[in-house]
Amino acid sequence: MAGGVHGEWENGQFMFHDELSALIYQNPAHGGAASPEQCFSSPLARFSPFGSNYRVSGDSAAFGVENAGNYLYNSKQPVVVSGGGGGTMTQHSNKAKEKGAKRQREPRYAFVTQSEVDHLEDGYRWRKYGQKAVKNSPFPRSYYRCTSQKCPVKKRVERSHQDPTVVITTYEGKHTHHCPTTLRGGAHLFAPPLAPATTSFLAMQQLSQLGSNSALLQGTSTSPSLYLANLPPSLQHLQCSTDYDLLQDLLPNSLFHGNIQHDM
DNA sequence: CGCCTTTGACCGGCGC
DNA sequence: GCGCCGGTCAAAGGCG
Repeated sequence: MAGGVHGEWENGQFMFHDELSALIYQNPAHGGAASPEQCFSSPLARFSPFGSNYRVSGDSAAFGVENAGNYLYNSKQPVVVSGGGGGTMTQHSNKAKEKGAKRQREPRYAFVTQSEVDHLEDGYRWRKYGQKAVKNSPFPRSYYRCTSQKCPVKKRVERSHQDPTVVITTYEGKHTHHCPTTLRGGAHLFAPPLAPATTSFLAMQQLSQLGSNSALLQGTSTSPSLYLANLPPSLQHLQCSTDYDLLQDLLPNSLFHGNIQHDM
């Protein structure tokens, strides 16, 4: 399916043109079982939440969702950065003022996308503010900030050294504005009307509606889980959860209550 | 001229 | 304390 995203936005939801699967994994520290390396090594999703200004190089594009304070992808293994502390804290230019007070990390969402292009269009405008070499990886990691005034959202983009065709985009924070209407290169065709994290969740809803061949959204009201039915047998043990409260916060109530299937 | 990327320096956290 | 590492800053330069 080389060529791009197979689907389009309709009434605030991403409508898929073809069968898809996705992997939403959970921080092992919170009981999840999946590792990013496993994600990369399997033919997972046929969906990308990003814009159309890139090419999908292979048969699939994969995405994942990272719930509050979860993975940093490192070259050797996923590193837990625990949303409330214990990991590397974001620095601030106001150093003196920040001294002694650990900053809380914003929730992060990691999208794993198979793409030849590192920086995927997502409808928002970003300014690159740094690039670092990643230990044990030939690919650098790029740091971007949303260019909208007072918008705190940042994202990191890096390529998996395990699978160089895979781009890992990690979003941090929530946009305080709507998706800009004027986009570079007219890449807004599939641009999500909401935050990327929300986009991913809309995709999850789509997944949940595709029946047993793709994914089932299950779980309790406080801990829904996504089970994958069309993963390779080696990966079918993966049970993935999402941060329900966070998603509820991100989504309009109508969407959140109207489209999610609760089997339990 | 404004916006963006590049890139080396710098800082704080953390492990040893 | 020291070195490593992730993350950020900011000056310089490129580009439309």
